[in-house]
Amino acid sequence: MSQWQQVYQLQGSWQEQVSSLYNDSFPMEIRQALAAWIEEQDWDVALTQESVAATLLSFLLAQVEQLCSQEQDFLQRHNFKRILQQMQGKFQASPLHMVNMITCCLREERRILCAANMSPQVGPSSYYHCLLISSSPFYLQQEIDQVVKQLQNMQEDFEYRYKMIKSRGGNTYLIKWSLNVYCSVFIFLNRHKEIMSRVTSAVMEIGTLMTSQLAPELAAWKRRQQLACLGGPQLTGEERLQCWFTFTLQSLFLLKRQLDRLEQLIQKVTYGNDPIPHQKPQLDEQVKQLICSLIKSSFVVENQPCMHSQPQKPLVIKVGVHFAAKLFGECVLVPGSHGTYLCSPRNRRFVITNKPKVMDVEPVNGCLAVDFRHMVIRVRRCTGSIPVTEELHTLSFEAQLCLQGLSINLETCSLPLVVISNSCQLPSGWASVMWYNLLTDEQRKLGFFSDPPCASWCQLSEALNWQLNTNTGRSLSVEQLDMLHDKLLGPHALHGDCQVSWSMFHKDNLPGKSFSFWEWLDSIVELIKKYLHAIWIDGCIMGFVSKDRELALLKDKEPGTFLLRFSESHLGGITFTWVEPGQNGESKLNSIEPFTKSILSMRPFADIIHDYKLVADGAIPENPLKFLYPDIPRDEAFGNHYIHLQKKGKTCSPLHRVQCTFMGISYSGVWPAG
Amino acid sequence: MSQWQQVYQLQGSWQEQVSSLYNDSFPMEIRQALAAWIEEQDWDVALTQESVAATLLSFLLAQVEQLCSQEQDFLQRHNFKRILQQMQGKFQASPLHMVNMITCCLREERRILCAANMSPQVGPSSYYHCLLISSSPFYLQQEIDQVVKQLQNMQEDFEYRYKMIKSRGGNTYLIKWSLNVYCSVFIFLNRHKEIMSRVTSAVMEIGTLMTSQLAPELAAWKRRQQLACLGGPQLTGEERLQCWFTFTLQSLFLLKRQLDRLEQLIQKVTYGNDPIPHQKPQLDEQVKQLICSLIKSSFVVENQPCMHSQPQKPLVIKVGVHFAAKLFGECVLVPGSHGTYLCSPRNRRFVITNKPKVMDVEPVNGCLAVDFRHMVIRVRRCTGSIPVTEELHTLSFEAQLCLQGLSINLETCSLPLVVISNSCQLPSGWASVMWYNLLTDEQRKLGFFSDPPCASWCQLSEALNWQLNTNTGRSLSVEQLDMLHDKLLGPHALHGDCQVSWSMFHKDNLPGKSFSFWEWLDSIVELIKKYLHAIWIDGCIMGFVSKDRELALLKDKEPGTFLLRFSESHLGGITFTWVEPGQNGESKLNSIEPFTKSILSMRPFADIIHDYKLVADGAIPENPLKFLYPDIPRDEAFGNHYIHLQKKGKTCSPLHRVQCTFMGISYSGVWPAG
DNA sequence: ACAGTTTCCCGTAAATGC
DNA sequence: TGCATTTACGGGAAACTG
Repeated sequence: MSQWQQVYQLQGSWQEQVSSLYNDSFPMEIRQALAAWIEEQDWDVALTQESVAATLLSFLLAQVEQLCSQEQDFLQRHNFKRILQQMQGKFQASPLHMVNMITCCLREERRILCAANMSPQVGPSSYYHCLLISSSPFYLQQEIDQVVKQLQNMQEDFEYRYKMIKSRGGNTYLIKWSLNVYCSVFIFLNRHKEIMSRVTSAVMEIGTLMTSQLAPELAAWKRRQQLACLGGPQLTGEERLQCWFTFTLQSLFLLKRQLDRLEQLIQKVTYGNDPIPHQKPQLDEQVKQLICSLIKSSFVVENQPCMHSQPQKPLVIKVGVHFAAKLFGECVLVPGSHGTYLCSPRNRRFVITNKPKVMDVEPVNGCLAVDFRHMVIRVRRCTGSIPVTEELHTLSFEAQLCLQGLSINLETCSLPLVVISNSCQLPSGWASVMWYNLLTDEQRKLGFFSDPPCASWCQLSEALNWQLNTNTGRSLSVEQLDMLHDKLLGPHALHGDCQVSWSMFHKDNLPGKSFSFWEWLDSIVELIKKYLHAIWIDGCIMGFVSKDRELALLKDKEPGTFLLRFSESHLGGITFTWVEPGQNGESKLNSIEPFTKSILSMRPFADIIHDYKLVADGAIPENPLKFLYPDIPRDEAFGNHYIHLQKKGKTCSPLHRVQCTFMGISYSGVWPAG
Repeated sequence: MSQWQQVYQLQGSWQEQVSSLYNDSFPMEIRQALAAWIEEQDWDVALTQESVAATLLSFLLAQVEQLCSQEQDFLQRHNFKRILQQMQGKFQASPLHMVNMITCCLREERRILCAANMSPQVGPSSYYHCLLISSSPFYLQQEIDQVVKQLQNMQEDFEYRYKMIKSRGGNTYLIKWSLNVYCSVFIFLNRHKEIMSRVTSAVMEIGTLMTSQLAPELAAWKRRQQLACLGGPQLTGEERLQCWFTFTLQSLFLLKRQLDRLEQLIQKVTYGNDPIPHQKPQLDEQVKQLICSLIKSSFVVENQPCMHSQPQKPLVIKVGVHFAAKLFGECVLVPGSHGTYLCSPRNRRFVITNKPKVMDVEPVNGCLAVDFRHMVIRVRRCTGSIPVTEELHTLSFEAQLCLQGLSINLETCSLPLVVISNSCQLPSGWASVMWYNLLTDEQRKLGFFSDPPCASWCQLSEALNWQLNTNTGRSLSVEQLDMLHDKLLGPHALHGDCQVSWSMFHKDNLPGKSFSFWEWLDSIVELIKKYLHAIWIDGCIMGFVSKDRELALLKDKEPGTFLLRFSESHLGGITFTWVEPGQNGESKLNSIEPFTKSILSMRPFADIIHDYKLVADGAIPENPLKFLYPDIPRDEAFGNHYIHLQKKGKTCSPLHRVQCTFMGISYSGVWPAG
């Protein structure tokens, strides 16, 4: 099933997410009509080679043209024609722009598909299961059982014959019989060699499996965890990991027990070059090592440290504020081996107010786990030369486990975290955490910010969209992402896959501003979250539009058409721009001083829009906002969000109580004297 | 000099304070013209006997009438006539009302005079000084010096004669001579009796002085401290107290030394009934007791525990917030006796994070003192059955002093304090502290609120005025206090000196409201402090006016006349009421929904008044607020307080940036549809 | 003097206890 | 269950500190 077919079958909010990807610039009609062709092309190559991009563009346009000519339905044909003209106008000069847009759309589709299809996975991965079963200890078990049984039979046999010889005295029959016995003993003892080689290879195979299958799977899970921390795809695969770990551990313990039985075996019968006593100590040691390393690596930080009040921003911890973290052992330990194990969080540079905690068995999956709630960092001053929000720390957790006579020291670390002292540092801290986890899969590189790598715009824009998605519940359209692209990289940057440096992202201020790109974006995310949620979700806020584009969009629109745009000059501000009829028939654009939280916290923005009045000298005030771009009547767009105030003042005795509303008012003429 | 003459000579802000006392109800002209008569009457008696009040009123009116007839100047005569009419109209029915008003004015004048005249007192009080000097140890010293010298002479004399006798052998001359010596010895020894009686009486006298003079002086100072805590007259008299204590201590130490010299005396010569060895131990003990008790009582809490952030509200301590207290020894200790003395704050029910602190000598006055800054209470839970804000605690301070061989355990206590856990409890806590310190001079009556006494309205209104004064910088006029009186006691209460119970003040809610009287008043004080300070100081806010009175005041005023009134229905609200021209020439009163801090924090109230607009359907909005009562043009009253916004929008490229003001708007007709 | 950083603490909201 | 009280912590401002 092609990607588009899958996308097409999505339901509800997934469908909405997809539809928000497509608009005039890259209409869904094209995606639909040319689905197969689009999915076949190698857009990534085109991103880096403009000539390829140009070729693809001309192919695309040619196909659209063909669609035009073949289309029977008049309306459809008309649409295709318009689309063709628009695309020619827009992309002819910059094919890369188109490539970039298509790439983004495809990627977003995949992301949405992925999120939508994420059904809870149950049961062990049959693949790994098969690997383990086929290779080693499960078959070995039968084999060893057989050997032991044979040995028991022979021993009984031998004892019987020995008695017989003793009672009857020697004869040729007896000699032949004895020879027979020796013979089968020889054959049997020969099997020692065979079994040892089987055990040896089983140990080796499990070792290999751990290195080649388990370790990468764990690493991949950890990487997915990093991205999930950033609001990326929800973390999956714990169950699989847990099964693999558990099976592996069970296999290793099986081997260990089989080695012990072989030990019993050679207590009874052995011979000069018997490989069992010779090779067994080494195998014992190997198995022990494998068990230790397996259990050690199975202990992971399941929930990274995170303040209760900032579930979307893990790994930024404010001094004196409660945070939680959860440790988890990814394998079910052998029953009966549970003692009381204490786990303690540690960090050399901070005092953490939390006592060691007992690890408990999770009833659901039988794994050991510790849930540290209510940890608090109390600062111990130690100023480094780097900014606090780039100073990375790890919280390590230590425990000691005793298992089947093995004493294992567990130690595991959280991902690097940032410690802040005031909530105003939270955006900076979170910027660091994002940058780190987006750009490295190392789990503990505390010097990361001594030379932070660049992000590609593709990576970064994806991460920014995650931020928008998790925090506001709606992701950005291609146009909106484009605006961010231009803001970060300048309007003239190639629309290929540019590199964004840490400085550009958060360390340097935007040109002419006193805040960085991320500070600006974060302030908007917070504004949406707190004051604009409903109308943002509804798509009433275009928001991320450059002034130039705004001008282009509104230029030829009816007077009274308006759109909402986030302020680029103030942190956390939103403004509206409307078309105002000007002199001699020419209309002009007005925009208003941005509204910030101090005003939005008093009245819902929809009401402010509804009540806004423009006053011309001596005229009756009028609301200039009539149609939300492109042409939705204001009250149709915002009607659902008005909070209607009590309409009547109450009259009490001779005193009439009058309602008072605070409305945004502008004077179109000179500011009035009184 | 009569009180009015003194008042008349006050300068600057003192004068303003006085002038705020007088207005139409009790015009200053009357106070001036009848100053002597007013000050001669016993208004306190009149307060309790309505008949006396009525007599005084008729006297007063008669005198005003006389003034009228005698006055030559036309304008003055006119004024007196108007005043007479007004007073007749107002007081004829309730003479007590007038008495109450005059009492208040006189009291307030005295308070202001007192505050204004408070020049720093220097040097010891000569009165106490004289008492001490005349009575005892200073004269005694000379006397004892004399005795010792006499003794030395005699001893020399005796030794000389003894030698002579030895060398020459006995004769009559010698016998006569010896007799002579015995004689003078007898005379001298007789002086032992005399000196001991002098010393005894000196000790007694100092003891009496301490009881009759020092102790009451200290108690009075402590009482003044209590009232100063409430914002009452600034605390004075430390210097005097300090001198008295120091002189007394020095006298006691002098006595002690003199007793020691007498000890030396009797080492050399004594006789059978010598009173010195007989009475001295007892005197020693008495002096020691007096010294101890003096030093103990000299240690006082100079600055009562107070949070740094609430300097106007001592004795309310929030858990986890820093507070300070200062201890002070009111006497200069004998030089050379200073060791290192540690002082520790203690409370059984709370943990106070503060280590013992060394007491230092204040360089200014030479007294021992400890300044505890940065104490913090960390709660130790112990819920009592009474409300937390009525639970009184004391902070005690302990130290051990070693002085001239005496070891003295010092312990002193703060006034009762209230411990709160959230700043929303501060008004309640402060209400308790006010009530306590206003109504008892006991320093440590932790069960006070098990049966809290009533306050007289006189006391209470004075304390309320202190609150207004210290917190807002302006005290209340008689009318404003009257409104509070009516609010607290009901409009029909006698205007004599009513009793106000704790319940009425803060424990019970106001009728039909969800808050108590004090909560309401405190919310207004805070509102003034934060948002209305300037216009309050300027007297633009009438504020405390009942709706009835408001109606009466505005009834016959021009349309557009308005006044500002604090909301009685909301906590911390202010509203305006204006005269609106109604149908058929009859004007009606409109008032607006109260403004609270959420709006006042956005724009200064003066600007809100300036911008307020009333919109009638299809008409140009107009500001109905034209004259501040009685007839001050709006911009004249508030002009100084407008914050003029930037007047011009800046034009950038084709986008015109428009300023937006949030104005209070009311619709006089039906609420508009869109 | 100054900026980055921390401390302080009000005031709201939620949790807790009785 | 409901009220009294405490806890939590964001956010503004002041204090600190190299």
